Amino acid sequence: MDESKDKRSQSSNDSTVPRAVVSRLSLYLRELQQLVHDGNTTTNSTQLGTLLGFTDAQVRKDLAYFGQFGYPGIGYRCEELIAAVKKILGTDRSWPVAMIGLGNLGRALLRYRGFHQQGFQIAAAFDVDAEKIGSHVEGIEVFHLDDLAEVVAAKGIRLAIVAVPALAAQTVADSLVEAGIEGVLNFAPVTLVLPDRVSRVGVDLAIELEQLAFAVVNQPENP
Amino acid sequence: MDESKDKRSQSSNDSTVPRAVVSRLSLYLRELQQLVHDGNTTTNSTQLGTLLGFTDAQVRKDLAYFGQFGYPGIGYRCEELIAAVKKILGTDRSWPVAMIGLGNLGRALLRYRGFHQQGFQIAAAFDVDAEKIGSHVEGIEVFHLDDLAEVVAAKGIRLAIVAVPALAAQTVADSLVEAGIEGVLNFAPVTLVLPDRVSRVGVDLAIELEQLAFAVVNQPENP
DNA sequence: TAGATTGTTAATCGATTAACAATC
DNA sequence: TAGATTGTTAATCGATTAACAATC
Repeated sequence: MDESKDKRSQSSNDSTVPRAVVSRLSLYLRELQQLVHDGNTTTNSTQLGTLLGFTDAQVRKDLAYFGQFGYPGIGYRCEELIAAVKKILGTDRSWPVAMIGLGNLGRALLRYRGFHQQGFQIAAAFDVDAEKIGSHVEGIEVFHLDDLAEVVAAKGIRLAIVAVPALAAQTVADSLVEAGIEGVLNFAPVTLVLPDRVSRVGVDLAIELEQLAFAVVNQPENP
Repeated sequence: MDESKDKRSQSSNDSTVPRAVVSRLSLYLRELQQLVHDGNTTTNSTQLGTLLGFTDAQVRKDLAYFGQFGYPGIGYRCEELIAAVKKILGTDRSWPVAMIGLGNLGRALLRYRGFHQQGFQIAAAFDVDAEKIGSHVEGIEVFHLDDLAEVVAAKGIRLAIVAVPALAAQTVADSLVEAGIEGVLNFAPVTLVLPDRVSRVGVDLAIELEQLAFAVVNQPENP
C-alpha cells in the first residue's frame, strides 16, 4: 500500500498542540505578511526564526505540528504558508464579533483597523447607557445589553470582546454565556469564570506594564 | 553558625526566574487585591490556585522563588503578600510613563484608569500631528516627538507605550532608544528591534483574537 | 550534481506536580 | 495537641534544541 500520496497534508492531526506553539503561529503569520509586503515570495526557518528571536529548529517543529508546508532545499512559499496558517487559526474566513462596553477602550477598539485586516469585524456593539443605545459608532449599531442573545443569534456572532469596568465584567460574561457566545476576549482586570466549553483570552493592560517594570528593574545592569 | 535568622527574606535571589513565573506573579497580585477588596485578610495556595486555575503546588513554588512569604498552618497574609509582590515587580513605587501616538488607541489608553491603580502614570504624550502638539488630553501635555529626549530626561521617564501605526513603530522605537527609554510596551503589530538592554513587551490585539478563534475552532466539540 | 533546507528523531533542558517533613 | 498549610525535594511531564537522513 502506497500511503505516501498526498503527503502535503494540512490535516490538523491535533492530539493537543501546545498552547505556546499556537501563540507563535500568530507571530509567524504576522512576519510572513510583512515579508510578502516587503516583496519576498519565499522564506525559511532560519529567516523566520531570526526575525522573531526563535531557533530555526523551533520554527520547523512548530509548523510540523500541523502538516508539511516546506520544501527541502527551498524553504517555505510565503503566500502558501500564510494561507495554511490562516486555515489553522481559523481566520481564513471572516468572524463577526460583538463589542461589549463602549467606554474609552471599547470605542477605541471599535475603530481599530487591525482587527478587520486579520479577518474580524465588529458586527454589533452593546452597552447599558441609554444615551448610546440606537446610535452608531463607526457605522456599528449600538444595542442594549438586554438584546444580546437576539442580536448574537441574528448575526451569527460567536466571539465577544469585553471592555467593561471590572465590577461589571463577570455579570456581562454570564450574559455572554447565556447568549451562546463561544469565545471571550476579556480586557477587564478580573479572572472571568466561564464554562469549559467557552474559550477565553485575557488581556490586562496594567499587567503588561507590570511585566515591563519587572523586566526593567531586573535588567542585568539595573539595581 | 546560626544562619536561620531572618529567614523571612525578600531577597530576589535571582539566578533567572522563569518568565512564566513572573507573569503569574501579576495574576497573584490581581487576585490578592480582589481578595482584600472582598474582605479577606489571609488566603492560601489552594485558594489562589483555584481562583486562577493553577495547582496549589505551583502557587507555592512560584512565590518561593522570591522568598518565604507564607505561614505554615495559616497561609499568606494578603496585605503582606501584596506588598511583597509589588516590591518584586517594582510597582511599589510610581512609574512615570510616556505615551507615544495619540490615535484612537493612544487616547483611550491615556484615559484608562487601570494603569494608575497599579502604579503607573502617563507623564507625557507624544505625537507628530501639529494640531495636537501643545494641547492637553486628560490633563496630560502633548509634545512633539522631536522633544522626546528632552521631556523624558526632564520627567525621569523610563517606560514608554507605543501606540502608533505599524509603519511608524520601528522609527519611533529607534527614537525611544535614543532618548534612553529602558522599556517599551508595544501595541503596534510588528516585531520591534531593540538593543538587549531595552526591555520589550508586545501586545497585538488582532493576535489575541486569532488565538481566541483558534481556541473556538478547536474546541473538543467544534468542527 | 552540489548545495540548501526541510521534517523528524533523539538528547537536553526546563517547568510542573506530587509528596512530605517542618512548622505554626 | 491535632489540624492545616507551608517550603522544598524528587519524580514526572512537556518543550526546546541539536543533529541528520531525506529531498528538492
